Amino acid sequence: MTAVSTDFAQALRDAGLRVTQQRMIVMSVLMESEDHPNADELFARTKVIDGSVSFATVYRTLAALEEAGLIRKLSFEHEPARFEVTPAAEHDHLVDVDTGEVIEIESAEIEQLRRELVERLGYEIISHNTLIRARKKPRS
Amino acid sequence: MTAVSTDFAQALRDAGLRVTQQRMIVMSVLMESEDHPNADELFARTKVIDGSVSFATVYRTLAALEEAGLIRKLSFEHEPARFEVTPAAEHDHLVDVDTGEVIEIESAEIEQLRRELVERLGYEIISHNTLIRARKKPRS
DNA sequence: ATAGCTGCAAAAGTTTTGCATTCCA
DNA sequence: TGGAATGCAAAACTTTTGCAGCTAT
Repeated sequence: MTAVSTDFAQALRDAGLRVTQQRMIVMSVLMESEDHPNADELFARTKVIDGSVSFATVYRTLAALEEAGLIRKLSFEHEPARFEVTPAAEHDHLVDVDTGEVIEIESAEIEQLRRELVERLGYEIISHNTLIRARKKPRS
Repeated sequence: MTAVSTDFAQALRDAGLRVTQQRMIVMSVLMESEDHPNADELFARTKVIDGSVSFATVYRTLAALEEAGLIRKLSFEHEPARFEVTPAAEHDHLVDVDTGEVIEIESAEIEQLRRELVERLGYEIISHNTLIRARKKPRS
């Protein structure tokens, strides 16, 4: 029997962090989220499970988890930062400017080109983040 | 005799905005900037030229110019938004995580793939913004 | 003349932090 | 036990806004 693929506790320990109730809750809430919640929303969802988790802890937890590479922070414009668990494969985000909906898109081909381009400049990619603002095309 | 390629005043009028001293100063300062300054830095550089330009006006001008499509707002993480004059060709930004240096990179090939990918989803790109965090490779 | 801009200062909104207390290792 | 993490509340920061006066058109 192998362990579950996402063992929060172990991931925290591996990162040299303590396994606290608060971190487990915040992380599980984020993993269950289909959308990309911001700190405020995470706090609200967390409070339902455990009303004692403070706002400061949500922020501190997010900072710690991001530092550890377990989650990712997404900086959009005109709105507070959102978060997502670090995806297995890198992907870009398409924002529908009319509805605000966020769609995840991915292209191995683009990834490859980007990696080559960056390497030619003498760098290696640590992570990347693409935000595409788009509008639904009127069907022709 | 043709007009200079970058006629601020005309661009403002075309956008239905008034040509004010403050806007001219902010816009010229941004155009002269080799880097990607944030509002605070723009305010500082602007103050050297005209000490009467207020912080509020810098923000309001940036918002107006962005709305008009003359400049672009870049949302980085852990720091205030930066600005650049709208580039002729779209380009991505590579941030050296060790030095904070921002390098502009571009690839027509990636642009093309991205556009196709998005179109296949039924969208058309309004603008996009890519942030690549990278580290200089040790020379082998 | 007048709608649009600006300056000033105050407010709003997001994120961080000091400190005493609690808790994991 | 001892350092790390938390809760609370206050502070720090970035960005926005109300309002009276100014200015480009």
